[in-house]
Amino acid sequence: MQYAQVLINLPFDKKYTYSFSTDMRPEKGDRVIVPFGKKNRKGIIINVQKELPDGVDAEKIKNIEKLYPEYFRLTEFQFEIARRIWRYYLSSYSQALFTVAGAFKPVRIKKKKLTSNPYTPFLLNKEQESCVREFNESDNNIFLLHGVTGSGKTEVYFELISQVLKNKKQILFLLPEISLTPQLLKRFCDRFGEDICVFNSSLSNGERNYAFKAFKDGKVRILLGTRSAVFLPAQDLGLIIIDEEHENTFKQQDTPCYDARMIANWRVELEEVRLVMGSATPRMESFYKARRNIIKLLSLEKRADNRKMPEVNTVTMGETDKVSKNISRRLYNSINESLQRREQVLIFINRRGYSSFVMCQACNEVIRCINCNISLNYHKKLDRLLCHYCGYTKRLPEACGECGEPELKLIGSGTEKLEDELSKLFPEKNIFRVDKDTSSKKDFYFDFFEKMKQRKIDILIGTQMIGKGFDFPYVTLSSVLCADFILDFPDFRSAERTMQLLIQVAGRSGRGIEGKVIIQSYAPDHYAVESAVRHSYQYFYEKEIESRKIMRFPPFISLVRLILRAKDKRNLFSSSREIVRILKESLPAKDILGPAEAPISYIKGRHRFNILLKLSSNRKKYYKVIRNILENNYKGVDIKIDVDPVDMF
DNA sequence: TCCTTGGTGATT
DNA sequence: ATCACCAAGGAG
Ligand SMILES: [Zn+2]
Ligand SMILES: [Zn+2]
Repeated sequence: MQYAQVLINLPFDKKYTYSFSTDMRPEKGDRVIVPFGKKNRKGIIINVQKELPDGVDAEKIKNIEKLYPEYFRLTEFQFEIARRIWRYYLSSYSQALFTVAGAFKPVRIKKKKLTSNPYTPFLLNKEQESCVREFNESDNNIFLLHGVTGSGKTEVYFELISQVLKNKKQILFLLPEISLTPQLLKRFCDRFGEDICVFNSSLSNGERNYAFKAFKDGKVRILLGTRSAVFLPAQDLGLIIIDEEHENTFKQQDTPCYDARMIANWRVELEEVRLVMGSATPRMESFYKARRNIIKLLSLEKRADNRKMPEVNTVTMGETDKVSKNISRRLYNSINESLQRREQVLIFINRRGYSSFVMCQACNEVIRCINCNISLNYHKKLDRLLCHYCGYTKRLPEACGECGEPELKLIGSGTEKLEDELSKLFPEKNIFRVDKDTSSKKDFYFDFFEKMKQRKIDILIGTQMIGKGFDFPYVTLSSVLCADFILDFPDFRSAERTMQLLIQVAGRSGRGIEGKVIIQSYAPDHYAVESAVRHSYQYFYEKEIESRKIMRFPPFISLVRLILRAKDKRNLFSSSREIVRILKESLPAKDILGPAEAPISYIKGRHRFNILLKLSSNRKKYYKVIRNILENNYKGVDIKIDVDPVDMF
């Protein structure tokens, strides 16, 4: 008789023992479906043995229900990555292992068809060439490619990729969002033919399985994927590229809160791989490492093809003349100029929906979500109020719930409101909106790119997603309507995030034809705004790094955030105090921040508290205390651990 | 008395 | 995580 010890995807690490039918040959690393409690669950075999393990009742043992095909068997490499996640990100080992293994269903593989129109590659310019040369000559295996927007980072990537292909090795290319895939995939196919595969959550189960197997077997040499693709095993990996490395989407928000950029670093240690991270606005952490030669800096300081950087102007809101609620006279005139030349305009606004809150005219009461401590947003298209944190929705009430006043004001503008404003100002122009509400439709991005390319869109408005690395040559004006909104966030990275947004949005303008940028701001003198005006990332970096040093924030220390959640606020408060008391017993008080109410103190019916730990040295000491706390049981309180958090919400 | 709610324990 | 079980407490 043989027994398989199986881990189930649970927040604790207990091995369960199963038997199996004689025609099955399961081995360590095999993925299985097993009966567990009332229903079947996914499992991973961590051991197969002849003896029944101690303390297991032979009567209770059930048979493995289903064995995944052999190509899904986890490799030693995958086990090692899981071990590192478990240790570094403080999750359970089984959560780490399941994260590395990925979500697959044992269905028939299905190949996705691709088409390509091959062309002769362009010659690199001097700067691009010297990046490639420095890459080849460096002893370092990790690189930061810092290139201004429009400097042709992709051309450098392509040259590095073609070198790796000549050596018959594989390439893993990560990008922050699915929405960037279609545009880039086309460029990849045209350059490298059909030796390429996509891996992200838009694939069907069969297509995912094909991509997994093909890359693992070395049948496909280039893989283009999002965050979770960083775990894909390869036959012979030569290069990992992380494009737009500053994007927070590389960090997973639920347990284990891993960072794909960290996993890629680990792969450099484990495999014979080099890593290139590219951005016009790198994370402070990355640039700091580059400055200290821990990683090698490659720079592109000019736009490709002698194209000029767009001229950036600021408009001081509150002092300036406006043509409508969100549009200054200056911006209006510039939009007109671009449109008269039949060019395109791109406008960024931070919120979706119509208005961000509804306030009573008489008593100033704001309508809030019943599950969250946050105002409800009004969506005109739905004609309903909507919570952006939990999805709660209700009709706009006839009158104020507090005082009965029938007049309610809509305050704070979103994409829908801006769409309204612009269609009144430019009634005969085509205005197109991109946000979470419009982009959920299938093939949305495909249609959107086609329309942009064929200039069927005159004014493009959108949230975060329009600032992310798109290349639209006819955009000659880009604008941020309110540059300051992030600056008010209670987060030490708010200035960095503002700088990144402004430089990225500015970077969408003037990529084909000379263009300009207008930033509307209440604080145009802030160094984050100033850095965008000067097109100088370094200007920002020098100022920000000083403040990080003085304030003891990354990159000078590491952070671990404990997020405590509970239904009962009193209980949460006393548990938080108790946890901080335990922390203070073995850690210096200056390294413990909190407990503090989270910026959004109540989400989905749970109150939230944050405790922030600053780890300067001796990581082990801190981890030991945290592990101890996780082993205690604070009833009714859920503790989530976020190592190297990218936000504080 | 019936029914909802919260805490506890087990899952192989 | 998920589910069953049991005890407690409130409405009828
Ligand atoms: Zn009122
Ligand atoms: Zn809500």
